[in-house]
Amino acid sequence: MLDLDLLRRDAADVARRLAVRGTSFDFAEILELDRRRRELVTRFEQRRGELNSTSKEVPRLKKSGQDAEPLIRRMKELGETIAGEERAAGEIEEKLKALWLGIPNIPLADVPAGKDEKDNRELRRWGVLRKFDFAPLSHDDLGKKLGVMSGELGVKLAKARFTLLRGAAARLERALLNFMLDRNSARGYEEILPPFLANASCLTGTGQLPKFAADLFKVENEDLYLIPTAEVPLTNILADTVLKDLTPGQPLRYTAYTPCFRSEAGSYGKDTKGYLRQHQFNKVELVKICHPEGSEAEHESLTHDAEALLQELELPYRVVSLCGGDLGFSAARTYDLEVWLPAQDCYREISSCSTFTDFQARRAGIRFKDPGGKSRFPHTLNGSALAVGRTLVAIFENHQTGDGNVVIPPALRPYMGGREMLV
RNA sequence: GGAGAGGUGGCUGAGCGGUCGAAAGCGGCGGCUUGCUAAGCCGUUGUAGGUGAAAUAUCGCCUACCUAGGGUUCGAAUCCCUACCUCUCCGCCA
Repeated sequence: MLDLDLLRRDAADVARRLAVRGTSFDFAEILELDRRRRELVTRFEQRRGELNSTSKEVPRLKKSGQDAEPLIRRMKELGETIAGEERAAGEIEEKLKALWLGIPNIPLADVPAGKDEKDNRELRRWGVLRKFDFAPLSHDDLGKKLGVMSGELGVKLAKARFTLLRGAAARLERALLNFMLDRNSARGYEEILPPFLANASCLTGTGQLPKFAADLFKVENEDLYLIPTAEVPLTNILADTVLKDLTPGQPLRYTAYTPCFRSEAGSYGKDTKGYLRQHQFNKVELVKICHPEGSEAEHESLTHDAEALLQELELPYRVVSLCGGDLGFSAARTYDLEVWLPAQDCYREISSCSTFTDFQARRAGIRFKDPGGKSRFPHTLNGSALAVGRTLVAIFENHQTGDGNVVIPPALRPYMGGREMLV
């Protein structure tokens, strides 16, 4: 949610900065609604003040034995007028809010212009791409061959885009998320185990609702949704609170493992094979809530925290800055970590590290007091560290051997009972 | 799931339908005092919106907020309904 004041002061500037996203915005209607709302509010609040003060006349009249009936009749009329105006203002406010909640965050100045992922800017690469002396199998084929990954059973038990892991793969997935949580905790993130369902208010706070309801799984007859990411519960821990002692360089940091549920509406035909795009996947998430000053540095360090995991797992990757057109609704800037997948011969997203500036904080009502006692909105950031399923995929593909086995990266061996090979 | 009780400001806790934004205590902040033991005394102490001035961090006025949303009433923290949440007992379950 943008600062409405920003819009009132210079809507043209906001529109210009939003244009980086590749869509144009017309704020005439929202500004007109805002103007009309304020006009109405001023009017009926004045009338209400009048009603309140004359209301106090009634007991006085009655006490002195006078007839209060004419006054009461007049006030009744006034009350009806006010109710009408209030209703009108409420309707306008609803329309205003609907439009307002639909405006995406303003990209930061260094976000590259562009339409889609082809326009993302590569920032750096890490690792050496392995030269195979055999044709590397896809994780999918390798998983089937080893009998540890079954799409068929996923379909049998749920539907398409669900996968069942068994044996060594199931254990590897568990090892990975333990590894990630341990490393993140060691870097100062508090480990959280949140509910895997969240209510509409939380999802509005982080920006999934109201616009992207189609991407979510909703529980029937309940105000509950399966979370699409741990970002939702983690960021909303502090919703509607005023933080004390939020100083630059001292962010609040959370990490959590959760499964993530996404309906992936509109992704038919994309990554239909294998374990890359699922309705349910495991992810370990990082969330920071920080003072607006220094939030740039927090974004960099959060990204580095995610990168550190890939490095320990010896998985080559690159970092790209998403262009305006590829940027998520709530994000002001996103760095994607893309891991190398040899069987696909390309880099694929494995982590997404974003800063939301004060966009989510305003929606979720997270505030802090500055030394002058004034209420301000902190910045929120988050990133995957990492998408566990895709990490498993990357390990399968990068660390496979010619005889159909997988080398466990040394950092992970303590989590795999010390074994060096998957099977 | 069944039966009952309850949700008041940072916390504890009062509050006959009418000067209640809300007593009191604690905590917090400011000041005074400083020798009877980090105590005593005095003062202060919410948030949001609108509006008018100062012309960004200041002040005045108005409005709203006693879980939320509706209702009754000239007027509601106070009465009614609904939702949510909490607690107790029973049942059930990991």
